[in-house]
Formats: sequence, C-alpha cells, structure tokens
Amino acid sequence: MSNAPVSQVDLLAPLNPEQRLAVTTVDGPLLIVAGPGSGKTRVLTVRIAYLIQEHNIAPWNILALTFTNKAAREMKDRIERFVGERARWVMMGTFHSFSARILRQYGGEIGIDPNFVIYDTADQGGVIKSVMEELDISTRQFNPRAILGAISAAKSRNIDPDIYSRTVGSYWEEIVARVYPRYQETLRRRNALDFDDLLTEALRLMRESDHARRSLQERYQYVLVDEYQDTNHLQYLLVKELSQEHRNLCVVGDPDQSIYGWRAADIRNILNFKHDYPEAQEVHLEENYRSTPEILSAADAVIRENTQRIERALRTSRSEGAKIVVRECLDEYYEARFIVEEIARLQREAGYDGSDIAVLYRTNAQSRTIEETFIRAGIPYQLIGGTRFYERREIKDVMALLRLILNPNDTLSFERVIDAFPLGQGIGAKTLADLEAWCRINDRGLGDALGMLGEPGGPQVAPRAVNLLTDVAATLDRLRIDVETMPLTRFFDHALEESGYQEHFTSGDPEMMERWENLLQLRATMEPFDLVEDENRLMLFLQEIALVSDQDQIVDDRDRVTLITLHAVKGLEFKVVFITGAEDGLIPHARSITENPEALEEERRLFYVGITRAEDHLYITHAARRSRFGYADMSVPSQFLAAIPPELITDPPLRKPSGNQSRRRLQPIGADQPKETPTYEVGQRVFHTKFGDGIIQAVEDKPGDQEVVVQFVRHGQKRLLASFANLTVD
DNA sequence: GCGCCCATAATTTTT
DNA sequence: TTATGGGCGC
Repeated sequence: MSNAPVSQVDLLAPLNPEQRLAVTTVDGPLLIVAGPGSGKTRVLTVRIAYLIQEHNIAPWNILALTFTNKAAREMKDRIERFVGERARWVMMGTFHSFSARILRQYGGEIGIDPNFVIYDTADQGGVIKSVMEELDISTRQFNPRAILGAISAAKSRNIDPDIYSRTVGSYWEEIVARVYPRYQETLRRRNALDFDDLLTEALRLMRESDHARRSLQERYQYVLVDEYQDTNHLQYLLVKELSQEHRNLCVVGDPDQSIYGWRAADIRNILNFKHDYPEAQEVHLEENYRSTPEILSAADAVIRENTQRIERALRTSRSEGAKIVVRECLDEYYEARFIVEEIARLQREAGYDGSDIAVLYRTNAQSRTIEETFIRAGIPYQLIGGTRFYERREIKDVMALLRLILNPNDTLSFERVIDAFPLGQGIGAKTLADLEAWCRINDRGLGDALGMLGEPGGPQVAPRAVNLLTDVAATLDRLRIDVETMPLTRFFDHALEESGYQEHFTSGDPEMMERWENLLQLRATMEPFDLVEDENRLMLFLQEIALVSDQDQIVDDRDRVTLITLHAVKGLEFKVVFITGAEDGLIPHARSITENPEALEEERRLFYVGITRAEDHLYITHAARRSRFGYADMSVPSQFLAAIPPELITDPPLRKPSGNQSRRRLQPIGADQPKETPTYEVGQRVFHTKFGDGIIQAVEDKPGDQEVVVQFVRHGQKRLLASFANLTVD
C-alpha cells in the first residue's frame, strides 16, 4: 500500500453528519453514544486515520482500547487502508493486553517480575482451593467459585484485602476476608497475575511509579475507548490516569448495550461521563445501517421497557424487510430441528451462506442440542466459547509445562506437570504439599524450594522424593536453556519428548489420537512465533493464549453457521439471527428474575443486543418444554416477547378453516409428540404463503420429514422441506 | 502413591 | 446427564 495522502474530503466523504462530527471533534473529552449498527467502528477507524492524516499526530501517540483483540486487529487493518503502514504504530488492544504490556515494560518499578504468568479462571480456582485447604475451610461448605467471585468483585472495585477485611459485615464475608489475602500472597509467590490483577497492578503502576506515569501520560496524546458502557471501576480509573496529561479522551458506547454488570462493569462510567469531564462534548450516532425497520422497531419496543435509560430515537436507513418470526416449539429438539430446516430453506431459497447466519443462546449448555442436530443434518458450524479449546486436558498439560519453563515459581503448573507427565512419576500429593508449605513458611518461590532440596533449611521431603524432584528440576533447567536457542515449534516437539509426554500418544487409541490432533493444533498456533526474534517469544505466545477472547477465535468460513452466546455476540452482526430459548428462566435468566430489578433490566439489554445483531431476518424461538439435568420442565415464553408489537411478527402458519389440520400447529402441552408428518402425494394441489398455488411433482421421504418438489403457478419449481414449506393442501 | 468406584452437584453470562 | 472429587483398597 502506498503512503499517498488521502485528502480530508476522502476520509469524511462516506460519513453522515453525526459521524463526521464524531470524527472531527478532536480536542478535549468526547462522548460518542453510538446506537447499534450506527457505524461506530467506522467512526473510530476514520477518527484515528484523521488524527494521523490531518492533524499530524504520530501513530504511537494514539492509544485505542477495544473489547476484543479481534476488534483491535480489524480496526488496525482498516486504518491501514487509509494511512498505510503507519497504522501499525497505533497502540491498540484490550484493557487486559495493554495492561500486561505496560506491566512487562515497567512492572519492575513496582516490584513485578516481567516474566509473570497470567492465571485464568481455572488456575484461579486451583489457587483458591489450595488456600482453603490450608486454612481448613471446607470446599463443600463454601463454594470456591463463589469465593473467587467475591474476590474478583472486590478487586474490580479496587478493594484490596486490607480494605476488604475492614468492611466485613457477614459470616460469609468473613470467610472471603480470610481467603483473599492468602490468595494474593500465593499469586505473588508464584509470580502470577490473574485477570483482575492485570488491571489493579496497571493502575498501581500509574499511581506509584512516577517514571511510568510520566512516560505513558506523555506518550498517549489521544486515548480512545470502545464499549465504554462495559468498563468497570478499575478501567475507569486507569483511563483517567492515562489521559490525564493531554485530556483527549474519546469514549464510545451505548448504555442500552451494557451487559456485563455481573462482572462489575459500571454503567455509571458512561452515564456520568459528562459529570466527570465537565468540558466534554457529546455526539450521538442514531442512524442504523444494519437492520430492517421491523427488526429495529422490535428492538426499540423491547428496550423502551427499561426505566433506567436515556430516551433516544433510532432511525433506520433500510427499507422494509421480512417480519420477525416468533416460533414456539415443543421442546429443544424441535427447536433445533426448526432452526436446521429453516437454515436449509434460507440457503436454498435466498442463497445465504452459513457465515451469514448465527444461532444465539443464553447459556452455553443450550448449544449441545443444537450441535447434535446440526451434525446429524450435516450443517457446518463453529461453536464459540463453551468448553474451550484451551480447557482441554492435554492442552492444559502442555501449557502448564510451557508456563513452568517460563516461570519457575508457577507452583500450579508444576503440580499439573507432576501429575500428568511421566516426568513426575512417583511424586505425590504429600510431597507437593511439603514443597508448598516450605514456600509459604519461608515466603519464597518454588524455584528456590527446588534449588535448596536436601540442603539445610531446604524443604522437608522424603529422601526418595528428593532424588525424583532433583531429576525433574534438572530436566526443567535443561529445557529453559533449550527454549532460548530453538524456534518455538521445534522446542514444542523437544519438550514433549524430554518430558515423556509424547509416550501417551504411541498407542493408537482413538481417544489419544484425538488429543494428539488437538496438540498439533496448539503447535500450529505457535508457528507465527517461530518468526519472532525476540528472546521473549515463549512469553509472548503464552500471553496471547491467556488473553484470547471468545470472539478472537471466530474464523472466516463461508460455510459455517456461528453458534454463540448472547454475551459473546456483542459487536457482531449477521444477516440472519436466531435467538433461541426465549423463555422465562433463560432470558431473562432465573437468577436475575429473583434478584433486583436492575438485573432484569440487564437481561432485557442482553435480549436487545441479540435482536440488534440481525440485518435481514430475525427468528425468536422458545420451547414449551425443556430438559434440565435430564428432567423435562415446562416453560413459558419470555416476558420480553410481549413488548414486540404483533404487527412486526409473522402471522401464524396459514390454516384452512376446515378439514386438513395443519401439522404446524403446536401440540397442546403434555400431548403426545406428533409422530406422523402429514403425507403429501404427487399430484396434490397445494398453497404456499409466499409462492401461492402449486402442484406437487415429486415426494421424497426423509427421516421424520418429506421433501417435496412443487411446481408453482407463478414461481416455477421449488424443492421444499414439508415441515417448513408451510404448505396447505387444497 | 495410584487407580477405581460411587456420590453428588451442577448451568448464567467472560477477560 | 455429565463432571468432579472424595474415599478406599492395593
């Protein structure tokens, strides 16, 4: 790409007046309230290009914080199209990856070893459990996950263990107050930071290191924050610190799309922006380029029910489209089949690709039935989130080894390696507990413990264990030297060999072969790092893995339908969207119905986010009966559905007043499942709501269904699935 | 120290 | 219905 300057006119030409204002209001704090589909990403990218191009701001003086790394990457690509390679120097990333970056760079100034590892939720759970054990708190009586949640909530509000212990008001909080400080100490000894720590420590860095604060504040002349409605208090404080010097802070968000209150996102950050920055200007983007009027009106009708919001009027630039299909299904299997059949029809009749379609659900558990049905029907899909790739056992094992090589104090990874690798044969829980006890008493890391084995003052373990551990330590030390000299993928092979892990995969057992395939996939993600000359390539690799978001894992594949939660789908758009499980108890989730009204409003916003992802077609399905833990439970349609004006919803399937019962009619709850599909025969005269009158040319039996070929009077020949075609026999 | 078996809890949502 | 974890025997 050439660096030929693009004129201001070119940059701004495709923008509407509101968008233009959002781009050209350059100095001072700016709040952009961007409705769904209002071209927010375009505004952000043009704004950055504009700063570089028209205001001669150096790219490295611009910081843009996004919600996912994928969003950052895409924005960078788009900026590059405007300003060329210079775009690479814009600092872009998520709050977490940016924080990790500045901590690696300046962390030493506040006592953080730059080789820290990042602990994910599962790692955190492990630490909590071991701390609870140490404190003799029963993990059966107190749910470790709940304790972790309480600690995380405290951290997100910048409440440290000291402050927390002073505000304890219940027995439960007392338990948390005992675990919290020990948890933090354990992480520190292990040179590990959890997700929240990345933010708390980055903030501490800004506050406690004059050098870091000055460097960063001076550097970032322009700070942009996307999805501002979902930032938490820490992120708010961090942004405030970063933008202090130049005060060119531009935040973009939509209060109606705030859906992360449960993880301490504070909607007040955006609502109070003008209060916090009195000189701030405000621009609203209200023209929607994404959805049909039907979809936008439905979304608007739903969100209007919320009381805690700022009224606004969204406009659509699109012309009328299809009505919204709201469909009751007998149970989740019928729901999945309905989706499968409708997708087949859309692809056949409207030419949509799989990648134009998304199926949304409230809980990951719902994806299973849908997946199974898709597999049987041969519909390619990609599942986002759920049981994640990096949570598979073999992946976690190998990652533990890699992390241990980077950070000798990572006890958690060490324990996993000892348990899972032939290398650790003969070393048991007792020995590991002894090591940990020594670390705790002496306030030293695992690396020291292994180094002082057998020495006076060293860890007290059985003599046999000393020998075994010495061998392990020696192997790890050798690997730490090897990693310096080998490309990462070669090191991967080498480490698996040396640690004996490779042995698991020589049997030819199909399950093990599948696990091996997964490992090869992990190896493949390392390949780009082979080109990295930086001696920190292992660290960079591990960090990238630790901070991938669900959305980051989406691949571009024309054929594949996306299966994704309502939360993870934020910021994305699809031509066709199915919102499934629109039942009370799921959306809104049972947990939020009983809680405070604010939780219910957040659920409604979540539903709103789902609706507004759709461009052309929106389907909302709900089941009359759904199984939970193997029991079938009756469900009622989501209370949110009532808000959608009936005229936006398709008429119920056409039925003749007499005679042939339409098989599409919902069976009364509790009735037997309809076993037979109505049978169509060649030569029958039929009526289709869209194609009109026709005559059946051919019938092909399918499992549980029929495929019919119909010659329509006005629309020619169509091949239709009987269960979907909405055919009425004359 | 290791492996098997049975009881029991679990499903909100994620960086 | 599935995943985990504790208990127990070797």
